[in-house]
Amino acid sequence: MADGPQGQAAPPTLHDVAREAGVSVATASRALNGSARNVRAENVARVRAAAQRLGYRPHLSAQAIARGSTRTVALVVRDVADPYFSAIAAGVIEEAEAAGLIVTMAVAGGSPERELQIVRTLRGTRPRVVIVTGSRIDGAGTRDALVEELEAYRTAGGRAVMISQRDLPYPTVTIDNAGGAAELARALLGAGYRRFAVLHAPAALRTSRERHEGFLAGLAGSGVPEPIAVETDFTRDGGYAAARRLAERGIGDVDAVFAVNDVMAIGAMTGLREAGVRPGPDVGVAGFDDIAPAVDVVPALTSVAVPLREAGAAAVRLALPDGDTGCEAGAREAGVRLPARVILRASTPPR
Amino acid sequence: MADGPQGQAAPPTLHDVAREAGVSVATASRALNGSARNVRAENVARVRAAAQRLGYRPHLSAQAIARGSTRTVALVVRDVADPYFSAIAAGVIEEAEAAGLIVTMAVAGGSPERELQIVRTLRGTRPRVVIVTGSRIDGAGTRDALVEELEAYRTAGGRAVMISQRDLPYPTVTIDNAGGAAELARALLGAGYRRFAVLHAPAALRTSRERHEGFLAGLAGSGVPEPIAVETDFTRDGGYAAARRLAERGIGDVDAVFAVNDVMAIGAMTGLREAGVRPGPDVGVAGFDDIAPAVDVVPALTSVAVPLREAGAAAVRLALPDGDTGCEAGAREAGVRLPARVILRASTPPR
DNA sequence: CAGACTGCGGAATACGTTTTCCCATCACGG
DNA sequence: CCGTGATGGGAAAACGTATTCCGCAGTCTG
Repeated sequence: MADGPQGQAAPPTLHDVAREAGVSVATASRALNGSARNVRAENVARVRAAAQRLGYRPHLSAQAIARGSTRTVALVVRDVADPYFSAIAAGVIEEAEAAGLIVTMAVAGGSPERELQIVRTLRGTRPRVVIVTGSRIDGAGTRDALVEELEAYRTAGGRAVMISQRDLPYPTVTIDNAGGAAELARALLGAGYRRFAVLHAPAALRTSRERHEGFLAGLAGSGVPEPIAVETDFTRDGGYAAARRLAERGIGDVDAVFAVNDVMAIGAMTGLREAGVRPGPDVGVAGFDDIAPAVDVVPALTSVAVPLREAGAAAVRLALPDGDTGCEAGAREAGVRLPARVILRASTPPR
Repeated sequence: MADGPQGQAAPPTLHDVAREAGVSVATASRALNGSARNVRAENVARVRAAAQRLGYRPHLSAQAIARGSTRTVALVVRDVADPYFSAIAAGVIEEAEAAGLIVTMAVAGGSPERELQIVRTLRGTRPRVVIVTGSRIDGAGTRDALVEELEAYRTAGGRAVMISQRDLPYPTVTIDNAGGAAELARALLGAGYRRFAVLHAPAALRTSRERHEGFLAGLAGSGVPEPIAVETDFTRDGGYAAARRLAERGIGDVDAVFAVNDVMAIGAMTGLREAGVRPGPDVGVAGFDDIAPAVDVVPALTSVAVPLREAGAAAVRLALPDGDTGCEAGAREAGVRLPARVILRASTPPR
């Protein structure tokens, strides 16, 4: 109270607490985080009271260095603002907090170099687990450097787990992109669609490729003509532009458009509409991910629901020791594969 | 290479690097992070090479405790999966990374108790700045405890900044909710609308209240009848339900519906449609936030654009010392207020 | 050419914890 | 009454880094 507004009072340390309680630091430490050693009940109470009075919070960095391990999980995503990643992040954070872990988050922005650099600096925080998510671009030269970095990290006792990056030698939680897309293809065939266009991103983007190939696989043997493939960006604007191009070229020979993600599909719907083609009645439209706005778009968008939040949670379960959370022993190294579920809506009426 | 797959090799420390380079730890430290002291160029090179060879990363916790300060910013949000918060988070992360800071993120889930508890444990990480965002529920009893916690944090040399929580004694970046809503009201009047309904959340939710009141203020003096107020949840489903209720009650006496955020507005649009009322032609619909899907919904949603990403970035600029990033001196304590801009779209055609 | 000063390397200390090790006290059995 | 073990407290070392302080060599000044 006596010091000015800028009073740079150092936060109380364990020494302060010990002095206030009239015991040694060792006892104070033992009292506060119940070690193997016993402390007399009276002293425990005194220390607790002193800590409370002083507003003491243990210095987590100091604990980390004394204990030799932290309680943080590091999460690398491509873009937090993207609903795909933010849903995953939500799952990670929820599960981590349940296990008493703090999560630090960094965004790689789609650049493999940036991703590598981030994993590098993150290693300095000695996290208990690092989760890297986002389908990495295939063939980028940084792959080996990334593996090397993660390997150094792992030999130091850390756990690395991937989300939807199956090609790295770590436990991975994957979404069944191919299976979901195949199922969607069959569902559309069942609804009477025959002539398809696929809006996809460059094949180097693994997620896009898997969904594209899965869709083709689902069509296989049905005798329908080869779908028209339109390559574009993995974004809303990419879908929009691709749809415009498709419409300009003439869309009379297509029944339904499958975009490899929902934001593309939604962009495509407005692209089609602006070109005078009615999504739904004129051509069916389907997406992938089942993001929240899918139900509110008109017509409501047929999509493939992907348990993103669950994927995030599963990743931290994979990383934690078996005891901490339920997790089948075998899965620890193999990883887990989450199913995707098709949801038919008004954008693909039966025909 | 000789050790098994589980080789728990401790990560190299600065001692290892120093030994490898044939210098003392002091020199190694100075060489790696260029202190005030000079080191002979040859030694710098030797140390750098050794660090590179060993794959050394400084132990950030150790640095933190030696230096007495960290390079992390702690961000508290209500829900990462919510596009509102994830956009803010994106801005925070971007700006923080530009300044070489690592951000740790925690979600409070809308519960003031949880928020308090989170700020508590976060304080243990001794972040350089803590940013808490999300309009806190007014009158929750934890307010004082939160201020006390943040105060303890600040006297320890930390910076606390708020996003859109104007009632706490810290620099705050606010969105001009009231002004934006008032401007929207005037724009709708200009487009010929006269009889309004407002879909809002409980008044304890500050953001909702500000937008609601701002809208009424914008209407003031125009002579239009008092808008019908419908209280509901601050979510998509809340908007949907409120719209259904409104339609059941008979909607003949309303021209336009203003929902205090976009997800509510979008939910309301499908609610209206399902009740046989066409959004746009039959009744105008407007939201607030201008989230991404607003353009792709049909009809495209009139909204008030809010610079969320910028708000996040501004928050970290507010927190950092004046030199680090451009930031007017006066703003440091006062905080900044970001304008909101109305965007008229097809959901409110002139009438 | 003597003395002061500069430049730079290293030993030692500090940071805030946890943990190991030692010691005092006490209860108990012989 | 003495030895023995159990119990719990405290001193000190450890964790990995930054930094202060000291000392040595070399350079400049008068």
